[in-house]
Amino acid sequence: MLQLTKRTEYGLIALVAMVGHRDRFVSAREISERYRVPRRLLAEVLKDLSRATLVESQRGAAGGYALARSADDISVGEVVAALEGAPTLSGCENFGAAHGGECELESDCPIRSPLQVIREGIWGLMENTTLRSLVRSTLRFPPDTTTKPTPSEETLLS
Amino acid sequence: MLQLTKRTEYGLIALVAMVGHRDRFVSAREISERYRVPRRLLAEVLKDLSRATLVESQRGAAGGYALARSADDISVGEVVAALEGAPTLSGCENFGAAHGGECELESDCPIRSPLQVIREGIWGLMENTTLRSLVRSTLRFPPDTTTKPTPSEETLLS
DNA sequence: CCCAATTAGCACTATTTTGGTGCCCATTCC
DNA sequence: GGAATGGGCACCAAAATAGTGCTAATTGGG
Repeated sequence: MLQLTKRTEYGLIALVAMVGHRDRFVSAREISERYRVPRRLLAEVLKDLSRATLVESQRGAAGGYALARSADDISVGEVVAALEGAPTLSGCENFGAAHGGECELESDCPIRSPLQVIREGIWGLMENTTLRSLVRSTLRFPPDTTTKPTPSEETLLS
Repeated sequence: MLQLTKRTEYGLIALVAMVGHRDRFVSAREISERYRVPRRLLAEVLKDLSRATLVESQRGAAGGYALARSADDISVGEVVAALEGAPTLSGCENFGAAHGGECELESDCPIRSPLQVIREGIWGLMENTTLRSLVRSTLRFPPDTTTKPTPSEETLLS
């Protein structure tokens, strides 16, 4: 019901946690224990994020995940797209798809498109929200008083 | 997956249809036939809209539904809230609720709240989108060149 | 060189949400 | 009285979501 999934929630939690550890690889276990998230499910999510090249993975004993780019260059939209699939954004998606093919009832389209308008609005909002801005608002800092990373970011993962 | 439900889609279709018929009651049958929407389901939706006092209903032979207020005073947010329930917007909703009660892991809250931030953004967007603005964008009119209702609104429901 | 920790891949189950329907009653107009 | 309409309740089916099991492949450290 117009809600982000648990997968996305877990993904964002993990990503935010990584923001404070740009230097090293953070394991799924760490995150799952720290934030009480189902380990296996989190692992699935991280794999998806890895496939989407939002994070880099390192196997083996001291392995884990790390952000593939700066937190400023990762949008919430990308995360959502990677974890729940990009919302259908083409014209007449629902109707056209359901009736196999082109939009036969041209006069109906103008009524269906309101959904489109709203969806695009939501999508635009998420594309313009960066991972870093999430961290900032999370820590309840005033909007960008300084340009260097917030100090407390380093302590997010215990 | 962060998508409006069919219920909401149908509800918006119905409401938009009513915008062009402020004078009379539009029956569920009319709308369902005109826009190829499952009649019974549409009826459920309209009942919900009625309970939420977004539309007024009239029983009997010439009965139907009509907007309870001006299209300018009905927000998409209200419609969504009426049809899929208002998105949980309180602090720590997921976590707190799942573990029965107050947010015991205070240090986790800052991580969960990013979801909050996004959700509030989406919600704000929908609250600021009126039914009329939907009709306008739908009909592809330039933003408010004239203040009187668009002429074509009258022809929306055949 | 082996062991423990970790990611990768695949398949599968359970629960919840969503979409949709059936049936009967109450109201209203003709 | 009959036809058309909304109101209420229960119910079913399909899809999405949440979560788990198991088995490889990789890697660092003793």
